[in-house]
Order: sequence, then C-alpha cells, then structure tokens
Amino acid sequence: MKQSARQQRRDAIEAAAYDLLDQGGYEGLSMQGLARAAKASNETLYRWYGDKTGLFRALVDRNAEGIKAALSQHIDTGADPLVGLSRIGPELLGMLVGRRAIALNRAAAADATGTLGEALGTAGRDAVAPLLGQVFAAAAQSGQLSGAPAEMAEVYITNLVGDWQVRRVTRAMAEPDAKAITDRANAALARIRALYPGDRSGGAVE
Amino acid sequence: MKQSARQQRRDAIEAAAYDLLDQGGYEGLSMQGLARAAKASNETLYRWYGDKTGLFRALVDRNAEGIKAALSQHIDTGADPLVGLSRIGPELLGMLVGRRAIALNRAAAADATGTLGEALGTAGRDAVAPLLGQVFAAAAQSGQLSGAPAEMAEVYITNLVGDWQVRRVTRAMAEPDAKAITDRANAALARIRALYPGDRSGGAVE
DNA sequence: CGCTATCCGTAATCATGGTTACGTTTTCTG
DNA sequence: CAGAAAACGTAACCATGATTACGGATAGCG
Repeated sequence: MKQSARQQRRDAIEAAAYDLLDQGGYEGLSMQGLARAAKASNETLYRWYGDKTGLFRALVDRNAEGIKAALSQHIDTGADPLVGLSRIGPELLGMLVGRRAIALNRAAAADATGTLGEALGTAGRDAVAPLLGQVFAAAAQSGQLSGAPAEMAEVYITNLVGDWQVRRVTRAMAEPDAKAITDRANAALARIRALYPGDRSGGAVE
Repeated sequence: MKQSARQQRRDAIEAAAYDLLDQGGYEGLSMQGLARAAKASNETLYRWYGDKTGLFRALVDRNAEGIKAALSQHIDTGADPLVGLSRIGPELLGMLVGRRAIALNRAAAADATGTLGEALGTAGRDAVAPLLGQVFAAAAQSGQLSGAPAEMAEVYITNLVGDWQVRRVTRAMAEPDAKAITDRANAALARIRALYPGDRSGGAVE
C-alpha cells in the first residue's frame, strides 16, 4: 500500500474512531466495532497501531497536533499580543473542553499504563504552554504586561481552564456554549492584566 | 442486623473498596473482588448498594461529606478569615488531588450514566463553594478583601485547583507533595488578594 | 424456641471485548 | 505476470466481570 493511500486509510480509521466515541463514548468503542465501522480488519488495526492503547496514543498525538496548529495560526501574526490572546483563549478552551479532547481524557483516565496521560502531558499541555509563553513574552516586550512569560502562561492556563476539564471528563458539567467559553477566556485575560500590569495599555478585548 | 452493626459493615466494605482502589485502580475493583476482600457476599452488596454505580455513588457521597467536615472545622473558628483560608486551601487541594478523590473522579469518567459526575458536582464542588463563600464574605466584611464572595470563591477554586485534578485523573501528573500543595494554595490566595484588595491587611500567610 | 429475613460463600448465567488466527482477496514489487 | 506481503471479513480463543441464583448459616423478632 502506498504511503499516501495508507495515510488516507489511517485518516478514515481515526475519523471512524471519533464517530464511535461521539456515539458511545470511550467504553462504547471496541476494536471490533472500529474495524467494522472503518471497513478494516482487526489484523490491520493491530498491525498498524499495536494495540488499543497504541490506537488511542495515535489519536492523542494527532489531536494535539491539531490544537497546536490552530494556535500557531494566531501566534505568528506579529500583531498585538493581547489581541492575539483574546482570540487564542476561546479557541484553545473550546478545543480543550470539546468532545474530542474530553473523550481522549476519559481514555487516559481509564488507561492504567499511564501511556495516554503521558502523551496528553507531553504532546498537549507541555507543547501549548511554551507557545503561550511566546505571546506573553511579546506582550511583556511591548510593555502591555510585565512579568516572567512562563509564569504568566501558567497562570493564564490555570484561569482559562480551571476545573472545567475535569468537570467535563466526569460529566459533572455539560459542554459550555461559545458565549460561556468566550466570557471565561476574557475573564482569564482580564485577571492576567490585573495581576501582571504593564506600563502600556494596548490590546482592547474584542 | 442492627443499624450500628450494619453501619460498621458498610464502613468495612467501603474501606475495603478504597484499599482495592489503591491497589488496582478503578478497573481493578470488581464487585466479586470487593465481596471477597470485605468478607461479604455479592448478594449483600447488591442488596445494599443496588449495583456497582450505586456503590460508587455511596463512596462519592461519603468522601464529599469527609471533605466538607474537614473544611467546616476551619470555617467555624471565627478567627482571621485569611488565616483560615491559608489553612483551608492546602487541606482542600490535598484532598482533591489525593488518591481517593482521583479514584472517584476516574470512576465518574468511566460512568456513562453520568450519575457519579452529577454526585461529584452536587455533593462535592457545589457544596464546597458556598462554604468558601462564607469565608470570603467574612473577609470582605472585615475589610481584608473586597468583592462578591461567590465570585471570589469561584476564582479562588479556579486558581487553587486549576488543571491539577484533570492531570492527576489522566495520569499526566503524579501526586504532588505537601510543599507543592502549600505553595500552590498560597499562590492562589496571593492572587485573590491582588485581584480583590481590601482596605485592611490582616491575615499574614503562615 | 421457631420462624423469617438476611447474609455468606460459591457457582452459574450472560455479555462483552482484547487479541489472535485463518482462508480469501487485494496490493505491491521485481 | 508470479510470488510475497498486506489487508479484509469472519470466527475463535481467552479472560474478565456485572449480576443473579442457591444451599446453608446466622441474626433478629415475637
């Protein structure tokens, strides 16, 4: 099978996996059910992904890439850092509490090997925080904020995400709508501005 | 069986459940294994708790009661509210990222009915937030802070817990030690004081 | 004490699913 | 084109576990 065709098959398998996750959650996704839905065989799944954990490891990595790519769009614009953050925040939060991320977090919660959790940490949060740190460094450089960029990024993530994700994962909370997400992201940014005030304003929150 | 003896049996069953959770996690706890460990029969478990979800629902409720009781000790002292918070914070955070709470959160993540998540929300967080709100009301009353107590409690929980719990649940993060917990609680309180400054200091952080 | 209800320990029922295996078909390569 | 490898569809193997059932023992009550 050619690489491009193989990649297309992988895409189809992974799309089928997300469909099944949407319908029946993590517990409702069996390798047999996925093979059927993706019109692949068990043997192919095991050959390509190793085992169920390997499959989910691939899903986690792919999802993290998607999140990173979406954020990078906003980070490279060289425009007003605070305006950038006012766009990054809702988008990042929306992804982190969206169905895919929550399904993958539930998979990690169920994975006794810790493989998925490690992947979530490494490919996800540990990759996003430095990206945010770049934006905060630019904001500090331009005088909009003052403080250590890495610390500001940490405090921002804390105020942006808070305990929303764990409450989503445990089903203590439904998926928030876009307004709630935007409001929370704006509040997080306002708190950052209050905690780390710069000597130049800039960056109206839209 | 007398009520007191029955309560003792329940305590023993629930203690055995936590032992098994410690050893093998949620996935490692079967009703059969628990019956064996608690020297009870399957039939008793099902008669007393209804089903596996019911058992975990009872564990969630009992755990929430314990957390509430522990916090209430500090809340009723009528002493300096900020000193109270400096004690409440580490204790609350330690419980929320401790083994029991994490195991119960993982159970909720795996519970497709949403029963456990609802219990975590109702008996847990929704019960704790108003308690904290009382402390913040006292702090506002005494001029140590200023602002709406419910909002301050929300922001405090956000900064205290942040994404620690979800990272613990997914195994992206190990259990933090006491110093890390205290440091984080102190940082959360310092942020609250910066965001909602009162006109009277009080409450040195110990 | 006798009777009833509950509980224990054990086994059975039923269902599910991770993983491997196999005959056939398809794809790839020289 | 021929042969080998990979993939499909299906079935089997093996394991686990939620829940129910059952005979006997224990506890509670009148």
